[in-house]
Amino acid sequence: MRIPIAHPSHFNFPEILRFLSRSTRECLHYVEDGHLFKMIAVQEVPLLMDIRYKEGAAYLDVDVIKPDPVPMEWAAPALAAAAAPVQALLTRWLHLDADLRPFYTFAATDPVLAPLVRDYHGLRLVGVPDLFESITWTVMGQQINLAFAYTTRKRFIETLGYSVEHGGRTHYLYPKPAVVAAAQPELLREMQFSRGKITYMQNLAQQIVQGQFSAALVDDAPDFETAKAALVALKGIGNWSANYVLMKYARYPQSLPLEDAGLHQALRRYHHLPGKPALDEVKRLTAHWGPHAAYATFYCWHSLFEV
DNA sequence: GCCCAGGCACCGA
DNA sequence: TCGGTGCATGGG
Repeated sequence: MRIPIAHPSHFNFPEILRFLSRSTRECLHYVEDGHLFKMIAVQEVPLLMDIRYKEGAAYLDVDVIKPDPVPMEWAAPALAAAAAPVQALLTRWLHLDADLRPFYTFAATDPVLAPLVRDYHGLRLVGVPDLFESITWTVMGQQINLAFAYTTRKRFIETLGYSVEHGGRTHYLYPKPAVVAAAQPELLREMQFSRGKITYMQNLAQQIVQGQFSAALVDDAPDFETAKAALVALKGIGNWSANYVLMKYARYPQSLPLEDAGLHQALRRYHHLPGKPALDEVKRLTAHWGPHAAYATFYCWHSLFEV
């Protein structure tokens, strides 16, 4: 399959792979020799994507593999029907339909962002295409260091997710709401989630199972504020988490996770502040980002992985 | 040992 | 409305 990329001159696959390699505890995708592997579910059928990119091309090359031990005559129809969903998911995950020119024009005039867009030119804002995954991930990441957050996330996925062995690796699908809702809280506690986080995650899972919360509340929201209100109404979701989800899942360009420790660290470094900036100072330093806030934040985060 | 982590809800004034 | 506090635990 070939998945089209908008504005390929502003597409940097190696930099995207570098971003995707940021944690050794990642298990929802793997990067190896320029290949990106990720398992997805298309109408309940697990499919493994093998994604490559040839420098200069206007498309990604994707092989879709049926990793289960299923006879080929059964697998073929599933693969044939997968083309459109695979394209939609990859486009959404890697922001293949993005036009970075407005952001780059803006960033060129900003002393903080200008060096970042020069160094990471073509880096797309890698998203989280699943709402349940993006919300639970923000809960997991609250108030603890990122390495520990990834450790708990890995336990969560390995214990409650669906897995398939293929090519010497174990590929996982993120746990479904019904499985999380039905899990014993003690099991989640063993993964070292705090009791509060367990409550938040299971409440969300249960609300999704019972139909009280659904992606439609975010997807069909008429504007940013409405979508944000639907998220903040959930226990455990505050301004930071809502903005993270609006940035990585819903892809609102103005999303700005103001309370983010990584953002504070970047602002401190690039504005040469003596200490961690106060919230009103963060507001002041980012106010002009406007509709570029999501990309500006993402490039700031990416720059912290340099070192 | 101490302080900070990709925060948030809850509490009392 | 607002500041203080507990959460859980790893890493610097």
